[in-house]
Amino acid sequence: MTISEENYIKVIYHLSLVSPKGVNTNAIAGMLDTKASSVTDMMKKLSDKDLVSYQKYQGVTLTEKGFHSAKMIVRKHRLWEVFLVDKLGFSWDEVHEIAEELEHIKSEQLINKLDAFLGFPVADPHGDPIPDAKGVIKKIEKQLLSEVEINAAFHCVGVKDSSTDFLKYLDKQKIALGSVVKVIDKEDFDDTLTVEIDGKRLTISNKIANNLYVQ
Amino acid sequence: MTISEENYIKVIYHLSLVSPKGVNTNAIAGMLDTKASSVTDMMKKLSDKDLVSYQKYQGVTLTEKGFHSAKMIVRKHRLWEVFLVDKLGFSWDEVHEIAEELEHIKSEQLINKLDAFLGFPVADPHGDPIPDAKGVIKKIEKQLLSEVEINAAFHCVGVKDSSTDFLKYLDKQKIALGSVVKVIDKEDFDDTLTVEIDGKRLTISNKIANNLYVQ
DNA sequence: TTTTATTTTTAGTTTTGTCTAAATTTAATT
DNA sequence: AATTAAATTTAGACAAAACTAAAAATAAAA
Ligand SMILES: [Mn+2]
Ligand SMILES: [Mn+2]
Ligand SMILES: [Mn+2]
Ligand SMILES: [Mn+2]
Repeated sequence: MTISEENYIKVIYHLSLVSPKGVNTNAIAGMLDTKASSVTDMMKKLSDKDLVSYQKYQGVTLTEKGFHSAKMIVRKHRLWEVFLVDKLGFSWDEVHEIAEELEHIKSEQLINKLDAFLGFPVADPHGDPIPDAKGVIKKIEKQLLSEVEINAAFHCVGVKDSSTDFLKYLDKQKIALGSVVKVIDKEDFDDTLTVEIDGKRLTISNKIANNLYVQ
Repeated sequence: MTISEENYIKVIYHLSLVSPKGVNTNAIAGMLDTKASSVTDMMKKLSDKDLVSYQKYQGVTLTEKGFHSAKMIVRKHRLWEVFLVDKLGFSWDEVHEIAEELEHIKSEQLINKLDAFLGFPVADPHGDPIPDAKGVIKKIEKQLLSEVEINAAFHCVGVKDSSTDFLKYLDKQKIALGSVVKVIDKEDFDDTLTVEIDGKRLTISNKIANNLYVQ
């Protein structure tokens, strides 16, 4: 697979978690910042390689083969992110772009040795699960902070939005994976939350609570 | 720079250490396993970008800019090789191919953090020097074992040929960087050497001695 | 159920990096 | 110095991956 083909397969994988019946051409184009016509061309190529099943106008789904390839790319992406944060000292908002390149390095032996070197982590720095060498993903139990009952204690286990802006906001508020959160109060009008994070009171918007996973 | 351009620049760098007056089109084609006509095309492109100076039929040399780029690619290649051997436990004959891909990862911050993580190594697993962040190469004093006086003690510091075959041969003979070598006798007829390596007697051909650096 | 809007595909180009075959230049031999 | 050989460059073609503009199919609205 070329780097371009891998990027398409990975995007289809992510989109198909939300639309399992078939991923739209425009959705793929949007994610890859390319044009719909380019996507159509690539779908034909991936279909010829038996990585996706594709019928004109009907959207696209991954084949078994494509699904497995996708998980291997995601595995590489997330393991490299762990490496960058845990070993090289990058912060969690800096690693995505670099992992976007590293995920395309070919050697399977490399990624398995990296996995061992990192101690077989189950999640990346953003709390997303890391497929094992066979492609098995250990599901992480989690809820959005916005959907959690009041006055129970949770801890942060992941982010839904991993944009730099959101991650920097969390850094500023000293919210990290592992932080203990308790919802003290919820404003009826706009769902603004009053929370206690690691013992400190904080007011956060619904948009924030909607992008933070807790357990 | 594209990956292809980087591969050309690196090859020109290596060849120009041997032919500083100008690197031949065919030599480049041979190293990259491509055709002379492709090389000519690329030389025009690199010349337009001011990475090489090129005049038809006269061979090619790196500009200051090209020279610096080349050293940064070599730096990345060799640092990744150190990582693969020291941290992931690859053997020295397995790393070249993987480093060939890793050397093209873009981030400068990544490579400087990797350098620090590895403890600022001065040489790669094959004894080749690693340019620092500014491109400065600390020259490693070394001689070929074939050119060394009899009965003096040296230690191995590098290999000239780093092909799998040669490295595997050295592994088999338990010769590694750091091993102590003394030439006991040299056969006049074919320059075969009798050596003592880490205390053990061994007979080695001139071809071997010609590819092993000692200090 | 027409009509309109949106989505998707097709057709035709472009750029990058490669190739083959032919032409040209330089180097080596008679 | 003329001829032959080798190295290099040009010309023209191709595949991959993108694009624009136009056509076709599907979905939404009237
Ligand atoms: Mn990528
Ligand atoms: Mn991540
Ligand atoms: Mn390379
Ligand atoms: Mn090396």
